[in-house]
Amino acid sequence: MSLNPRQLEGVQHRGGPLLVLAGAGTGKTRVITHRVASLLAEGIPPWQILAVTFTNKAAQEMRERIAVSCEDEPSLVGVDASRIWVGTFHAIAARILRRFGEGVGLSPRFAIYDTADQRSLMKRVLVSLDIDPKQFTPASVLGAIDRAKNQGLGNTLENLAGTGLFEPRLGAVHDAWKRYRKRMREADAVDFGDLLVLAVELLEQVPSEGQLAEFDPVARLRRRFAHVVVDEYQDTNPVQARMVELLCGQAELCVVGDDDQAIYGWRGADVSQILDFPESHPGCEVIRLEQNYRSTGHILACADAVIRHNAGRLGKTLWSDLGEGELVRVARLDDERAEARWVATAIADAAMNEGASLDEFAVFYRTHAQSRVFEEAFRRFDLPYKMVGGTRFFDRAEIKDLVAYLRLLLNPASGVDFERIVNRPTRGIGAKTVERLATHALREDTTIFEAARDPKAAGVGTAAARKVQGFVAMIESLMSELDDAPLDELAERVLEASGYRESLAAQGTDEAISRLENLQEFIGALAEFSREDPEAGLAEYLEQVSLATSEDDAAAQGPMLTLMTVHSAKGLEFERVFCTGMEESVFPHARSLEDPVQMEEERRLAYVAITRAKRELALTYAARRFLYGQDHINAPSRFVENLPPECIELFGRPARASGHLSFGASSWSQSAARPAAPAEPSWNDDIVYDEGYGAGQGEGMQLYVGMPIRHKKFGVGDLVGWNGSGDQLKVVVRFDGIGQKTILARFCEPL
DNA sequence: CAGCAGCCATTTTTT
DNA sequence: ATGGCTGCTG
Repeated sequence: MSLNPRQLEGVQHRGGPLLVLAGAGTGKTRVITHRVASLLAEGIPPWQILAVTFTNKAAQEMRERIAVSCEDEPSLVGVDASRIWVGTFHAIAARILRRFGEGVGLSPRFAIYDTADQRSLMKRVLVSLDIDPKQFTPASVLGAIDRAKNQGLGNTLENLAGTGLFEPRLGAVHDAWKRYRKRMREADAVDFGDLLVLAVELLEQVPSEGQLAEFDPVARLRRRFAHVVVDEYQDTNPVQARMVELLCGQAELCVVGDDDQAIYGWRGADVSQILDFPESHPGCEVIRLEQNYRSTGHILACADAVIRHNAGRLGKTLWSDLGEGELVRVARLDDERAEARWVATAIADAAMNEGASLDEFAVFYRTHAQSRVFEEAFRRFDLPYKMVGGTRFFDRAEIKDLVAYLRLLLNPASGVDFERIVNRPTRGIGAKTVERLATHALREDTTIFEAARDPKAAGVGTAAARKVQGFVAMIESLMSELDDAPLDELAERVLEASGYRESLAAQGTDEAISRLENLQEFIGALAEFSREDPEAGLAEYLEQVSLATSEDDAAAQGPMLTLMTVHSAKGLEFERVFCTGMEESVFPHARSLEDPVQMEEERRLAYVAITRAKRELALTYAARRFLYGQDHINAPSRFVENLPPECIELFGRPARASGHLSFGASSWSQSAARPAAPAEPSWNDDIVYDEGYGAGQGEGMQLYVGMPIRHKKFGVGDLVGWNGSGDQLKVVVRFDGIGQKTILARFCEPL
């Protein structure tokens, strides 16, 4: 497929700033990759090109696609595309700081603290400042600080006074920030926000003139790039935008984005960045991409119906020549479990009757809290799934422990890591002892690890001191192995020498065994990493760990359906999409209900969700939902109400007494499966999706998906579906460990 | 000092 | 419903 004229313009435009306004599914990524390939073809050296993406995954994908473009193009043979700088803002900042970080007080081995690390440090800070942790949680203070950082506000009272971020106790939070920053520097550590702020600080330090500038490495970095491309520009925050400008220098800047897909306002992103781009960049060319190659007509119509309620957009009208396609399904279910069953049934049905691969399906939800019910349903239905985000692999306690060990070996100054593992497994070094070491370190202006070398000086008792010394000796002995051992072997040594593995093995519980397995998996990943990149040290790997977003690891075995939040769906596309939890207070989220600005972001989020779908789209909502330990009765989402009636078909049982939905006289079908397709095995039209009510009676028996069924030989299983009637009624039942069986109903009994 | 029970607040989205 | 934290007990 060749590029359309507009796309071609985006690829070929040269000589000035360029803004590509690319609607969803209009081939934005193609423009970027072709643009890069075309630059290379013109003889621009790869190392003079910088491409900034929003996620690590997107960076990965871009690298691959550029590589493919290069293979296609004979003139690009021999060009080493891997020398192009491709990465997220954070990854690029980290790369710069590793190299030149001395200028802002960082060693090349600085640690990157994740959210949990930050919180534990901030908690200590707040305690030490006597700030009531009830009024100010570490999370909220860190949140405010991060927002300030993202706005590019320095840590001064004047800067912060007007923002309202730190009300009502500006002074206290300001102090907390100062102390937090001090501790971070002492630990040779940065957080995500610091990566950006410090990179900008560093780049701004460049001597502005004189011969010195010729040789200043940072100044050379600023002159290095000839072309800079930024993806998802609508989601950049002011600091990121500043970073782009600094790195860009005299280079040509091309930014790509869609104001309708700005969904990171809560993280400090500022849409006005993209809206004002033409004014702030004189001579800027603006190109609009409006032909959608992804979705069929009904889906696009729904997307447009939702997004057009927003004010203050640049306004684009997407069109497609893919035809109208299937109607968008809207299903009302009684509760969240029925919702999950409906989705699972629809997927199982399409997989069975249409030969759909599970890779084609994605299930979206607004918040992670909604994922569990789906996981349960998919397990019951034997539908393999992968979940993006959520409790991440790297968030597991045992992985964090091992990483903390490795990080401490690399950077003994890291207090958070020291405190995390000094008594893990328990080795008799309690809170009191750690406290003494910490205070002593503070007084002596040194690190806690240094203090631990001489525990008696810190007032630690004899017995405890012996244990501390034992710990220090163990760490130091491991440190001496740092250089020669491959990473995975080092990790093995840590588990061995620390007694960590032994301690878990001794517990022998399911929990402990699963932890051991996770550790093994982690070490496997380490081994693979060392194999792929033998030059890379621990620092590089930990970098990837710190910046890793999703489980890029799970090198998928067999097709799986995907389960994720709408946020993590950004930039992706799927043949068939389910948007779930379409209820007021869920999506749009309760916290956005009162604020028109936030509501517009929710609407954009809904737009993003809808436009991920290529061929099929279903939106589901539950009349009653059990969430956060409570039942909630929510009206259908306003976004559902916005959908054009002629583009949708309704499923599920209409609300009884008080109708929630005002779709007029539309007819409701009760099947998740399409009524057509009499292919084998066909699904009964009378499936009732909620227990208790409804009257799906086959010979006096009330059937519903998921109901327990007993069979003499196979035992008890779950009902998956049925067909036929009377004597010929057959039920499809899934038995644990046996699999799915189709049986004549008279040989079974319901429980 | 370690382990456990009960109490409390929390519960959007992510680099 | 879940998880983190406090305070108590062995």
